[in-house]
Amino acid sequence: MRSQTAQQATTVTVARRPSVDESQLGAWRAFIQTHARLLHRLDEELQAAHGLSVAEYDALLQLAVAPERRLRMSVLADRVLLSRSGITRLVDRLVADGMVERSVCPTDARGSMATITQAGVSRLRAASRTHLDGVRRYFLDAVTADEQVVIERSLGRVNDGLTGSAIGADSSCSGALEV
Amino acid sequence: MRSQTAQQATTVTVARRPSVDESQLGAWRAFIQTHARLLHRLDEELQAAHGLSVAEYDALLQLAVAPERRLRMSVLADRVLLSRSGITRLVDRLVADGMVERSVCPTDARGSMATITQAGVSRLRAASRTHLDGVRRYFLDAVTADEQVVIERSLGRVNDGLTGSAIGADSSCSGALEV
DNA sequence: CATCGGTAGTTGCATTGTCAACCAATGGGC
DNA sequence: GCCCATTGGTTGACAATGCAACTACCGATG
Repeated sequence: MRSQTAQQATTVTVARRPSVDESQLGAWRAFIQTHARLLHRLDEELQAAHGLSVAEYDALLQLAVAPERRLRMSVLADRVLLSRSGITRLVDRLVADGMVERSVCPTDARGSMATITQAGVSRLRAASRTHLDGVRRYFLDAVTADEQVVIERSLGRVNDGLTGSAIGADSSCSGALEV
Repeated sequence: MRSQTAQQATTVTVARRPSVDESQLGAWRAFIQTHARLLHRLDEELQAAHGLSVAEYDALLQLAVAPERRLRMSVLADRVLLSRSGITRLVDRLVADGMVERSVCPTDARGSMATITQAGVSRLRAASRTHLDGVRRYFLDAVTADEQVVIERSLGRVNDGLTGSAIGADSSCSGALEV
């Protein structure tokens, strides 16, 4: 009864329009799993070395590279892929830590802006070494230039397929670092 | 003063061992961003259609394809990339919903096992259509076979670099579906 | 220039996940 | 056979996030 049941488990095929063939899923699995493990690792290292989560790092980065080092809350939310409430709270934390300041938007009194402070910039600058170093060691060093091109193009296409159209080019997701 | 400050923002380079060149980050950004958006979308669709999160789906899947349709808690935790406490709670929810049953491990009284129920299998089977369909539409359809090969190989290499060694091959991360 | 539909951001609540402390059971050394 | 360091799992306290409801404000329209 034991292995019979087990047998059954792998036998009773899903049948109804397989839609996806098992053999096609290799890339998908690699994508999911690698992302999970890698991000976890990077977060760990960044947290240990600088007490920042990757989300916080990313927010600081987006502010740092923005004109005047400040951004409307909603824009920031879009860039770091967080909900409006999520960004409110994340910025709260950064403000509490002295890395960001809030101010009212001059052209629209409803809106507020987050501005990265000098302390924030320093912290970011320090953290960026750790983070980019991790990206390089784990990701860039393991992927050839040719492969990187393929990844960028193909995943970019996936991304575009999700967002109706071209936001893809913009956001720098924990990326660029000239602060 | 405006654009001057802005100018500064993009000028004061990180300098200290750039480590990573800006132009190299395209693949990295595509990777991060596409993952975030895509997973969000898939989770949304799965939740709407079947009231399951991707994590729950994955756990059910892992159980369904396991011998005897059951797994030790710790093994399950590894497969779905969750902490021990995380898996305890996830299984709690599935048990509450009648999709999983707990039993004591016969060979080690400390351990417990999670077994997927028939109801769980049905639910999973239904959900798998939605999920795999999403994977196909958003991911597989947008990535050519050649590109998939490259992705699997290169990201697999990244993954291996993270886990000391070769677990990579195993776990099926929201993937295979023969239930 | 008063009104009103739509937008920006914050807050309450629920969900989900982690870490650390804990209990129970194992199994190797004596 | 009896310890005790180790392991498997659960639980409590807490952090991070999303959604929905709310407030304040904008700006077009009459």
